[in-house]
Amino acid sequence: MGRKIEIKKIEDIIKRQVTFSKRRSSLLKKAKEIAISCDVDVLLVAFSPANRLSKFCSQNRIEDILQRYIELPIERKLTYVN
Amino acid sequence: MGRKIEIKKIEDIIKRQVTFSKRRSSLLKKAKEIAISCDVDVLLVAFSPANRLSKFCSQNRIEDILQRYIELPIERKLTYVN
DNA sequence: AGGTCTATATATAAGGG
DNA sequence: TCCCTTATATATAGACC
Repeated sequence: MGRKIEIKKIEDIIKRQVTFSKRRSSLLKKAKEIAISCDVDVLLVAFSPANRLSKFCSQNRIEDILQRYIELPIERKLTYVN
Repeated sequence: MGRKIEIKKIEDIIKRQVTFSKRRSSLLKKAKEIAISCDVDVLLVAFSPANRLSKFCSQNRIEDILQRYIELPIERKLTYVN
């Protein structure tokens, strides 16, 4: 997107914040779109290094989604995708 | 993207699943990119209507991020963006 | 469910206000 | 920080395998 960049930590704090602001809104939009189009509940949380809750999104209340997650059997929780 | 569409629930289940699969991988990629570029921890959870945990992503363990969320004071949790 | 292709829509880096 | 512009990179709908 735009000029080609390598995905790595942006060291300049100003540029990093600008990029975060832009990408956050796009990510949020995409999360909303998939939630609506595909009829799924989506939760999105971002924590800054200072442990500040930057943003989240869900169709319903975040606590309901968290509760559903917490109640899942462990073997279904552990499908990591990192 | 591709042919223009309106964002609403895709009624055809086959098309809905195909779209979910495509958009899920893109969303996951974007979440990973913002996590790296902007040095934030990101959590992404999607629940299907059948309450199945479809996917999630985080830099660290999801439980650590959830725990941080749970420990936040309530007034900081309630910055809804829906 | 996964993979490929193509045309088109969207996202976004860089820069300026 | 937010709002624009422009050039370019990426995402994706539809079709097919």
